[in-house]
Amino acid sequence: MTVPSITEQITREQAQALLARHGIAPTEQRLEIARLLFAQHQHLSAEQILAQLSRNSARVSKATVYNTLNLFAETGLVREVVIDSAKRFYDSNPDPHHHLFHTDTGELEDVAPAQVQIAGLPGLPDSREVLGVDVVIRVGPRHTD
Amino acid sequence: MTVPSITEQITREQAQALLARHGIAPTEQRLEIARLLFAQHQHLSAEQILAQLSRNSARVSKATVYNTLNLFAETGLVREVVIDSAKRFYDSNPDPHHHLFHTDTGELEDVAPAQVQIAGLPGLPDSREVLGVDVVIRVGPRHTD
DNA sequence: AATGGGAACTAGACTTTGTCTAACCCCCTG
DNA sequence: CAGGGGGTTAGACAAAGTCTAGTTCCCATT
Repeated sequence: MTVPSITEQITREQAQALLARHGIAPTEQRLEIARLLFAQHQHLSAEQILAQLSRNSARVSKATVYNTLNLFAETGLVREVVIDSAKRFYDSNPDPHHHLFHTDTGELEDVAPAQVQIAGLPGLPDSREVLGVDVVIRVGPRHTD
Repeated sequence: MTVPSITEQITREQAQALLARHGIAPTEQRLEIARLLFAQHQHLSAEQILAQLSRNSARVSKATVYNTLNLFAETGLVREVVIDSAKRFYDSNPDPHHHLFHTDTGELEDVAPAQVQIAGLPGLPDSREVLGVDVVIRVGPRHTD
């Protein structure tokens, strides 16, 4: 179920283009983190990224991983997903979509937005805007009440 | 905007009835926590509850607050709301509803479910069921791009 | 070539939220 | 009155994330 460690990589140039599109200066560490995250559409935690990078013997500190993920999230390069109040995940799927969370396994699945529709939003003052709508569908093993 | 400290209380008997309905043994501490939470529809964190209780000079330990909130959430007496991955909130509004989160102030508002509609859910194997659908609408001050 | 400044990185200390553990208390039952 | 179990407690602990002070690197200016 877990992804084999032979993840298809994106090139440095592709990573650089992604950062450039979001106005992010392309440093060594940011490129490494971007290449890892965007190797495929996935949901990774800071911890996982840190572990994977040191496994790849890339030199990156914890602080930089956190700083970089926050930077990526602020600029909209990745999406921060809050599911489990103990950990943040970063989603490299740029398309609008929702999430299906398996409470027993901790797995997180993307759900096409067409399957879930938000019919209307409450009125807001002009001074405020909707930053995002997060839909999380929690599923688990069926209860045999 | 913050609620005055003169919160209307519910009686011990009402609290006791709530616990009984969910099969929870009515101890002193659980009753106090329930009376606080159900004084009105609101979203409180463990920290806030602990602070308010000690302000009321009720004797409750941190461990008991956490244990009790987990117990309440497991039995469905309150709803755990995950918004801010740094803190859990417990929602005493028993009716199905969604949430509006103000990213700047940290305020959390209820949204009537009629305003948001879930059109369809992805197919699931018979062995699994949907435990809940959480919709969080994040709003903040309008960007002047 | 030397100087100065700014952005980014690092290690490690620190903070915060929540969990765990061991002892204790209280009530009920036999 | 002994034993047992559920509940509570204080405080130690764990995990995730933030902060700080110092360093490095690059680049522009002299």
